[in-house]
Amino acid sequence: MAHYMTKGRRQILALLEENQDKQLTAEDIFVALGKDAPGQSSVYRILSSMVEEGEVRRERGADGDGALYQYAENLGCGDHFHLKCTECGKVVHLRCRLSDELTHHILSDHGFIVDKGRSVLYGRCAECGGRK
Amino acid sequence: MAHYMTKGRRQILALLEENQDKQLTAEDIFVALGKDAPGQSSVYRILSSMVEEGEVRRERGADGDGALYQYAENLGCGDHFHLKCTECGKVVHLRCRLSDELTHHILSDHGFIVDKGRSVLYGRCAECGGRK
DNA sequence: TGTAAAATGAGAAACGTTCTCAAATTAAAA
DNA sequence: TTTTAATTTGAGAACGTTTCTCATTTTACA
Repeated sequence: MAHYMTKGRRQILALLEENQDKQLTAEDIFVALGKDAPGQSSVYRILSSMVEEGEVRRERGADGDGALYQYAENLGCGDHFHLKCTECGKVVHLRCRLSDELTHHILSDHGFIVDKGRSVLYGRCAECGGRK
Repeated sequence: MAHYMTKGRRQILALLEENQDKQLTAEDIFVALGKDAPGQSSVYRILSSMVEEGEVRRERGADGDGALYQYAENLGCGDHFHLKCTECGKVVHLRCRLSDELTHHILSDHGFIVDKGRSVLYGRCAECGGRK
């Protein structure tokens, strides 16, 4: 029922763990693993299954670019928003009381339960002109 | 310097205005306009330029599906969040004090200026199981 | 009008991703 | 360990969306 722990899974998981602070595309991963990499179709398959299981977070690129993957397991990314700078791509994990208040308000007043882990707030970070 | 007001632009803008509450794909638009429609490449070109100018909002579909376009000009979509139900696709325009407070807090405490118009909060609406 | 700038259409091409299916790998039973 | 059945893999084909190319047409304005 559970999945097999294959060589490809181990390689991809290790790479993502080493790069917890970065967002990698499927191609980044394919290239980074070099000639030992699983085939492209396997990379996509493995990533998709990791996303389903919550080990990895997937974010669809702002433009038509490829999806971005990021290790998520121990980060508990499901319970907080992510801020993403549209200029430099930096991602900030937003854990704060006000965001909880907002989602509670949205639930009680709009009957809408927000999935914080899937919701990304786009904008500009301090370095890229956020603070004026 | 500005762009020309062509037949294609008028058709697409009219269609989007008539469907302010809906999100249409490029293909929806192409099909809806029937045999009078601009060519596919023109549809994409026109939509992209409308997005750049802020007349129209583009949202990348959750899965590998096509991008979604929605008229935005008079809705002032730049100054509020959007809630989107991952179940039924419904979009709610969230104009409330708490969301403003959150973005102010994010700016003052995290130096990050949020672009509400581009940020979508995903979850489930009341009808689809949001309110339990 | 005439003219220059901009937009169009048709098809080709690019892109990221999913599919197909025989062969290989895995986990667990015998 | 060997056997067995379920799962995963890889290579390449196929897919759907989007961008590109460029000769032709349309637009705006003097």
